[in-house]
Amino acid sequence: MTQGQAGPSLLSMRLSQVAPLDGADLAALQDAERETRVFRARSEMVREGESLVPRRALLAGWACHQRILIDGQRQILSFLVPGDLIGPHPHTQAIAPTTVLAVSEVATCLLPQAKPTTALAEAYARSAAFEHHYLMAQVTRIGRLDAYQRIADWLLETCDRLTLVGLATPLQFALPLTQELLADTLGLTSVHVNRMMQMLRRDDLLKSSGGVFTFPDRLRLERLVDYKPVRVSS
Amino acid sequence: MTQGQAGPSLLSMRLSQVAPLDGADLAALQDAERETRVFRARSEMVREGESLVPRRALLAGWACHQRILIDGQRQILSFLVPGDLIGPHPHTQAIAPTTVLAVSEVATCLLPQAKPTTALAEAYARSAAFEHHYLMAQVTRIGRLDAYQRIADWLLETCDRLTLVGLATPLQFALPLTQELLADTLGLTSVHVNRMMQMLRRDDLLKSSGGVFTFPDRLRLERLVDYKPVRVSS
DNA sequence: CGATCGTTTGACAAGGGTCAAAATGCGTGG
DNA sequence: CCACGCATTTTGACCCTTGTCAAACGATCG
Repeated sequence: MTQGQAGPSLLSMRLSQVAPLDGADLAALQDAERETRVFRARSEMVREGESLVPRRALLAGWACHQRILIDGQRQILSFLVPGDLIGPHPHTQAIAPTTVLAVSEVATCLLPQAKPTTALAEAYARSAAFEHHYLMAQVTRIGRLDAYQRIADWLLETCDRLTLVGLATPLQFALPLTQELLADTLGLTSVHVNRMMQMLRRDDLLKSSGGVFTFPDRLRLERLVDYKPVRVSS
Repeated sequence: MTQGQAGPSLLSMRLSQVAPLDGADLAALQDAERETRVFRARSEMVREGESLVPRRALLAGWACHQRILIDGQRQILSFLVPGDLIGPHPHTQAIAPTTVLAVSEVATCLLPQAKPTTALAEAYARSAAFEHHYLMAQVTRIGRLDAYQRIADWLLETCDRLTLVGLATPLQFALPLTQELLADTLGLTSVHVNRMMQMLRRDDLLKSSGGVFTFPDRLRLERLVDYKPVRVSS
């Protein structure tokens, strides 16, 4: 599960979609992926307030940024899927703004240092911009969409993110998350997430079996929530 | 209203709290503030998708990042107060992720370019980290707090942000926003914001008159929402 | 084959939304 | 200084979405 397949490495693939990398960058990334560190499911990969250096990237499995409130409630801020960088904004002495939790078993590698003004640095900066975008989408989602739309919108975004790294097609993807995780992401209860997903299925906007989800009519789903894919540069 | 007073400039003050700037940086910032551009209240300072370069900073007045949904609903993602930088993540060819709206009359200035690895660049990076933090707090707020707590939490955060630039004390600040703006920020309706603010006053957690708000018992308010001030570096 | 975790169902409660109107405040012009 | 018009705040009645609680059901694993 933590083994990358041969061929262009995951990080190279992901980051060169974001900015045009040169051979040295690609080699450095490919090199970095050789030495992985694995985290067990449910382990805390980074604790809130810890140092964020050295930086790592996610190679396999799912993780999330989460925050726990005093009353025990949890808010998941975002998920990390393979190819994502762990922790935004690498400034000196940066500290983790949240706990990073491994949702499944997870493999990570160290991220090569990027010299300023190189293409790699640019790729990192754009990745941060992507993360920022996803957070803003998250605010809009839970601030202004109802439960039905929240789920639809989130599923579309997640499918697109997975597609970016070749783990999905625009119409189908595997989702190894419980409805409770979804609920804690979308500001709902798991009971209500369950009800709304049933409704999406009843409305023929979603099919699922064995953790694999399919959009029978993606266009209709997109119109339902006015879905727009993320763009961070011209 | 758009005139800065004499003494250390707003940007110098704000950014040197974030990272230790040297004389050249301070001079450059002070210099930049000389040439301001004013926007009328309710004008769009940046439109979604436009280029984000050259970068600007807010010197006076309030602005916000907002998104409008197809059905006309609005979500405000964050507010900009004097001293804030406009637009996060300055990578090359960055485009604006949202519309920036002047809430009141507003004055801006151009932001001096920072050479990589300088203290100024570090200050910009940390400012971006702050913005990221505020967005995450916003997600937690609307995802997991009820209306009463959302307002309390947001007021505390906003007071602290204003205090950072000398526009408030920890116990008192001026808020030139309508309850509708607040509602569009917190994922509520203006009617409900109104009801909850009355309740905060009834509970002696908030006083207001003429747009100036006071916390009669800040500690109790903070405990109510488990409020934690933002930190981005060690 | 129990134990455990996740999904599903149902009855009921409550927080917050909707709609409409009244009250209040405030800038403008007479 | 007053009167008007507009924006904003406030109020009330009613409804709907979502949460709560509890139990049943289903899968997976030692």
